[in-house]
Amino acid sequence: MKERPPTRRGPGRPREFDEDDALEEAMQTFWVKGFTRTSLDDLLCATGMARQSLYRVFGDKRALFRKVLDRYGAMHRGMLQTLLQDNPSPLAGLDALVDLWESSALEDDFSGCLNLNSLAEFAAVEDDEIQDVLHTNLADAEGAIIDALSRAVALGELELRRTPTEVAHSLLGTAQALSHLGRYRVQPALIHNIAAGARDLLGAPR
Amino acid sequence: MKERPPTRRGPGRPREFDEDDALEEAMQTFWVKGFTRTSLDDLLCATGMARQSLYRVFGDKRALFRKVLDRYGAMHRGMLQTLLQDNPSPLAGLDALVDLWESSALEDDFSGCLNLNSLAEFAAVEDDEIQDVLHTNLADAEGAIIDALSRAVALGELELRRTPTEVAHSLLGTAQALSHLGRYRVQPALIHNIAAGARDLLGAPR
DNA sequence: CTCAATTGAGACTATTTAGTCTCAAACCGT
DNA sequence: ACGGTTTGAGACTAAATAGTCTCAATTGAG
Repeated sequence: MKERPPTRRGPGRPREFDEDDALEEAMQTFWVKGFTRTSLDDLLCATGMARQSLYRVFGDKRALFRKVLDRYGAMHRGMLQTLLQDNPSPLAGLDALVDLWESSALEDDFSGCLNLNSLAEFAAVEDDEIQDVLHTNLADAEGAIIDALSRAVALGELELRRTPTEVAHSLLGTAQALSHLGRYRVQPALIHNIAAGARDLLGAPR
Repeated sequence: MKERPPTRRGPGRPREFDEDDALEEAMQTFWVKGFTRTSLDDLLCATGMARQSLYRVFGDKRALFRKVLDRYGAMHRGMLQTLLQDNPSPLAGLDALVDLWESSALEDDFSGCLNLNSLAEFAAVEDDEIQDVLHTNLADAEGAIIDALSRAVALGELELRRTPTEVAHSLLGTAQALSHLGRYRVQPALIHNIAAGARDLLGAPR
């Protein structure tokens, strides 16, 4: 065994990219085009990185995508945390969440939820690790919504005809529908009426 | 201009495939794997056709896919016609439709709705013709559901708190969610609870 | 039987694309 | 200034894949 200078930080040429910025740009690209339709050239162009640097820093395309999914998951969890967990009124948070879903889905450049997009893209692909990440992220969102519904009920903000889990599942279905239909650029009325259905679940006419 | 024997049916070697069977097999393949992930070799294998024959009969891959979408659309319209239009009780038809959505989404080998799958796959692709077909098929389904809801109301089978169009949109959202979530193999409870939400719209507790 | 017409089999081409390799450029501690 | 180290630029490779071309096989008409 040759003795190797253990983890010695050498000097070396300075990077011309920021790792975090690059990851953000990669995420945006995957978000808009999906995994398969994003080529390495797309990623190099978006991140401004050299080919070799991308492979050195992030590994191959799939590994980069995996990191992007983690980043998106963290971002999304943060959003739910702010809206639901940190909100003194969980019901107001849930309302705001539905509003966010609707308004996002109505935006002209809406690209859907990256996690749901990816579930669709990888549904027919054998890749347990990626699918685990995607399903875990989905379960996290489910948990956050169940929790918020439960607290809203406990606080007397909301009366439910079904259990929090059952209602949360309907809300998740709404999110799924809005994410995809918004991405398909369907008529805005369709988006709006689906969101209205979700508001009904939250005791809309009050 | 040379005079060409106009449309003369020559003798020629007989085909070793049935055009309709081949289209059906192509549809099944696209259905399971999606457009992009279905290779020409997949199609040749599934249809049993020779390469040249496929190009002669169906044109290129995209043209074949276009024909498959037409076939699927016709099949789906037929299903809705049988369930909703031809049903003396439009409400019973709508209930059966939701049941069908749920039970399909729970099947082990469920592949989703080809039309919705394709909308997802082509959302970020510039192809107005394909997208037109997909959106038209979606609008057909919307129309059939609105119509059934209206007739159910007119027959006094159903009382709605929103207009038929609004409720139909919520049902379409449910279909979208069940199609995709079923394809992702989520927990059956999620499928079930989303379907239950749809039944609520149809005046479930009766 | 012979010939024109059509199909089937498979070789072939061109393009895209993920991933590797080579080497010069840029840096820092000595 | 020198040498070790890391990065950047781009050539290169290998594989997949859509689409074309060639030619033999198979048929019915005359």
